[in-house]
Amino acid sequence: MAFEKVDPKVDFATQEREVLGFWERTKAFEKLREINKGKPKWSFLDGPITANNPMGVHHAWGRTYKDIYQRYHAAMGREQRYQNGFDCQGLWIEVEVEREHGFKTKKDIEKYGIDRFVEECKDRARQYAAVQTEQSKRLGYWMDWDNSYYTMSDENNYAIWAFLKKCHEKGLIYKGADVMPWCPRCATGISQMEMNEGYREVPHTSVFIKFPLRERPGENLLVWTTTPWTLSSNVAAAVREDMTYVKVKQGDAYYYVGKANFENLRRHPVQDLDPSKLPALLSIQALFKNNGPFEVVDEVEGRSLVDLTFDGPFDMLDGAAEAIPAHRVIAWDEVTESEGTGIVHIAPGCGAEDYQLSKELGLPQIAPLFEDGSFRPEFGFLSGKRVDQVADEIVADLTKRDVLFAKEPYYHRYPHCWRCRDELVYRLVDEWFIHMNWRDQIMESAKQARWIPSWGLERELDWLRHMGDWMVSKKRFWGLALPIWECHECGHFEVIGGWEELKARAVSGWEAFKGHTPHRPWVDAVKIRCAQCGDEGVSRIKDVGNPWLDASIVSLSTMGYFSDREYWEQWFPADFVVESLAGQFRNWFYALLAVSTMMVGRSPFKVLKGHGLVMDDEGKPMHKSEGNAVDFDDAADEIGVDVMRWLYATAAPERNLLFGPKHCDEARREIILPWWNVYAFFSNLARVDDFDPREHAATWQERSLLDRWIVSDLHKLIRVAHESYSGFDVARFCAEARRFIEVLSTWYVRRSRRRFYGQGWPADKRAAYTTLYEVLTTFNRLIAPVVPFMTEKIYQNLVAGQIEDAPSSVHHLPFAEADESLIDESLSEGVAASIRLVSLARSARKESRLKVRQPLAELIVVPGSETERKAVELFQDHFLEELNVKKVTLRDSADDMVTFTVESNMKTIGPKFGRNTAAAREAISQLDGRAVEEAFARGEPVFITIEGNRTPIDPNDVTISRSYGDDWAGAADGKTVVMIDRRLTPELKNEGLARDIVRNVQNLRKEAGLDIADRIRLSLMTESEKLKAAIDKFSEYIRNETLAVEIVARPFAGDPARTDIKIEAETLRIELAKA
RNA sequence: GGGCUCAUAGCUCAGCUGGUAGAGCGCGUCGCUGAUAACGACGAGGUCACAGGUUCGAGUCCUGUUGGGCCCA
Repeated sequence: MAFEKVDPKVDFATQEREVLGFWERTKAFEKLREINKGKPKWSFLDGPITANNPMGVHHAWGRTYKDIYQRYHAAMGREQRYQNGFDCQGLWIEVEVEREHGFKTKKDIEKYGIDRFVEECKDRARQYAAVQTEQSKRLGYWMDWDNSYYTMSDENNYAIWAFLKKCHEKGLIYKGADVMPWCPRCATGISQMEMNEGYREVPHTSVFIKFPLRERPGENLLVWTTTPWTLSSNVAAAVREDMTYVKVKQGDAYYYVGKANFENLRRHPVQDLDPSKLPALLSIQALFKNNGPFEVVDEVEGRSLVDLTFDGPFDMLDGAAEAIPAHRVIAWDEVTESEGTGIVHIAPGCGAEDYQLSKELGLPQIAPLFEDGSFRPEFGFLSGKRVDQVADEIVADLTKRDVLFAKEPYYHRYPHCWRCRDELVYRLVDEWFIHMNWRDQIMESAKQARWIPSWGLERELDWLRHMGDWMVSKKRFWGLALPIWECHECGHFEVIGGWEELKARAVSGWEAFKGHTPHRPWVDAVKIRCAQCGDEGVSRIKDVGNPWLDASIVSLSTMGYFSDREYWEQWFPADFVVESLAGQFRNWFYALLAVSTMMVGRSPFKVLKGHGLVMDDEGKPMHKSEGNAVDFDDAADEIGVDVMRWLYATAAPERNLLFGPKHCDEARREIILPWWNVYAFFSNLARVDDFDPREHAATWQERSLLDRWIVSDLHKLIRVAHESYSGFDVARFCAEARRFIEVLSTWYVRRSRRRFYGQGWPADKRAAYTTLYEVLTTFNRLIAPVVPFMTEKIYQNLVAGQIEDAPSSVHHLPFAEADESLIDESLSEGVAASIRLVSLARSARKESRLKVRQPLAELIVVPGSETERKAVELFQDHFLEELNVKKVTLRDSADDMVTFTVESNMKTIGPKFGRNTAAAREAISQLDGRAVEEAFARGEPVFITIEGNRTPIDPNDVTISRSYGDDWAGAADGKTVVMIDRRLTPELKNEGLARDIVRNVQNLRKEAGLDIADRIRLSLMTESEKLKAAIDKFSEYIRNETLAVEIVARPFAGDPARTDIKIEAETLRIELAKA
């Protein structure tokens, strides 16, 4: 069958869609699985993608790696699971569903119905799982899409139950109280994991408050806070014992303030905002000044204030009653001189550190807020009001009661809910935890795996060493139903390990639950009997699970640990996982390791590879909210996914990657276009010539050196491909592949072009065709895992369309194996040398301003090595053609034409001369190069004298190089010299002119729209004697090159193609017409 | 405040175990010309963030500083 005509200007995105259709029609993926069925297994474990929104381009990075390595191992004949995962449960989905309904609070959801709400969450997860599936297919990601796992599945949820039960059996599950960041809108605690994402710099009303000391009437502590609402729950005030405090008199009152704090210039602690654009902060000293005259009357140590008692700012509120007897000054090392007044207000129910302190010192803990952030009824005028709306009222109240000393807007970094953007507060709550005193075991598991990059392990261990207990509860609706049943009568709790167990334990509610997924609200209907007190109404706690639990279990749940242990053993541990580095050390990597360690005592993966973040053009992180995130579909249509995949594959994995039009275009130009060009060149010629890969095959003996060379380089590349794919370093292969394309295009094809043009099938033409065909089809196979679309297209044309029994897809082929017998290092070096020499000679031409079109008489090469000498001998015609010279001469020396310079080889000079190296180098540079070289040639050493010591140097110590002038243009590189005869004879001159004329005629042919094979009548008209002579002398040459049946010097009748040109200031009119 | 990581040409990045700094893009000049909206050559452009140290010799090793990124507190 004929080769297709290939358009060099192809629309890659459209073509990719065609290929997708082809894969679909031919069930290409299913066939691949069939091919590898029963073969040795290679196990990849997918980290689930959050099924909550369409993919952005940043999702495509990891997915490209996943696909590339799976494709490689498929080509290596490994059976795989190809299971994609979707992360479905959690607050982020709830937030989107809430937004659709316009819900503001949890109460809205309860009113709407938890069941309906949860069903809609499920629907949303399914909906976006479907969207992401389609997008992933568009990316060319070959997965068993009908078999994706969903973390919301019953199987997955019950698997986590089993894990939690096992933890409980070891006594690791506990209910703890803690003060934690809390989002009043979402009415849920925010884990440390989620906190970092929500910091923003905002102003708060900060206040300076007087705490009157009971023992010292008229004297006050001056305290400062940025969260006035927490004053309602004040219990104590902290000072640092070793700090100095000043006692300031103003009017009749005295105030204690840290001395340094008193004097310090203060500024807003902001990073992103420009401090110069914010309202200036006054020093505390200046604040005093504003209030009138003042005087520092004393200095005291902090320890002298400890144990004094004081009146709290809101002692009149019922809710604060418990604190009244407790108000006293305590010592605390965390008090600083750099912030605040040096006296810190302590509210254990409203701050994490305060809470720790209260546990140590036995202070009361006052928790003033409900879940929704409103004040409890016992807080007087604050009751029922939202915490974020009371600052002004509190200030007014404090002012009225003369407790306020000063207030100011204060900008600082403050945590916000990472989803809804509301400000967080700190709130005392009950949560459920897994005790993590078994972290050493997890660390052992982590060490079993290979981490890429290698510092990943240290990073993970660091997290494991320092992490706190794992808070697994969340007071929300959509998520894993924590299988904890807690007895309200006696406080006993139990963890249920699965569906069967729950059924056995149920004393009521089973009918209502039966047939539903183990989610709220259905599972909450089930009551069990308390094993301790016998109460029959024991309910599940209302909390749902931390979403990282959901993804943590997948090395077990998705691979059949609970359902088919034999199958599981074949696939566990995974050979490979790959995810984004950012965040996963404490999220998925951690959770995966922890669960696997608990359940089976080892790491669930053998190799973990991490990659960086995708940034925008300017290096800024992509965020949907910033508007700089790039939609996957748009990018795929715009640039094509092969380009995107190449960009991702070549990037240094552990660094952040910049994504933008410029970088995409670069990726396109560096490989996609050159590769397509070479392919198009071949295919279009093969089509015209009716090339048949079998019929016109050339034997190895018939191949030219150039053919053998490119085949040798190809097999070297195959070697690299195996190393880098199997070592999970595809970027290294891509770099080599790119280099290969470059030499293939700029040397092999360029040098071989004419071999393809002749008529018939002489041996050399067959050799050229056969070789290029082999190279194209093999290389195509090597890069197919990276750019699966264009390689498929090429394969269909070059192989499947030509060879009867060929596999139907390029992705069904086994990976190429390097044939070591075809690798000829010396030949590879030889061609590399000739490329280098030609380049050197070009630079000589360039310096003399002798363009390549102008033929020259002679090229002299003084080879710098045996390789170069052989290269000149073997590839003489390349030198003649590439450089347009009449002959190439090898010489042993051009000494008679050159001057010498001597340079030191520091690698040997250094050890030899030690601290005198610099002097030696200077001395060596002064040597007479020619004399040195002659001495070495005779086998004699050369001496230099440093500080009176005469030291021999030998040939290894120096590099001798040359330079020159006059009739020759030369260039040198190390020992290598090339020289070009710059003298132009009239003959050469005429030939140069003739070539100029030919070139212009060819241009005109093209402009006139003539076919390559069209014959023409040609008219060349000029007044110039020079041009006339050249035309006359080279008329045959001109006729042959331009396919002219005749050359005349008069105008044609009619409407011929015509142009007027200038060659070396002489004018020429060209006319031509089809013969 | 602590850990990890990065800092090399205008831009994006290579530089393995220390031995006189490289590529691609961009820019400039020139060239090639039926692979042609492609391609090649040449050129300009760098105190390798800064400061110390080790060494005959540091982009490379060590310490510190500054500034990015990620994470922890």
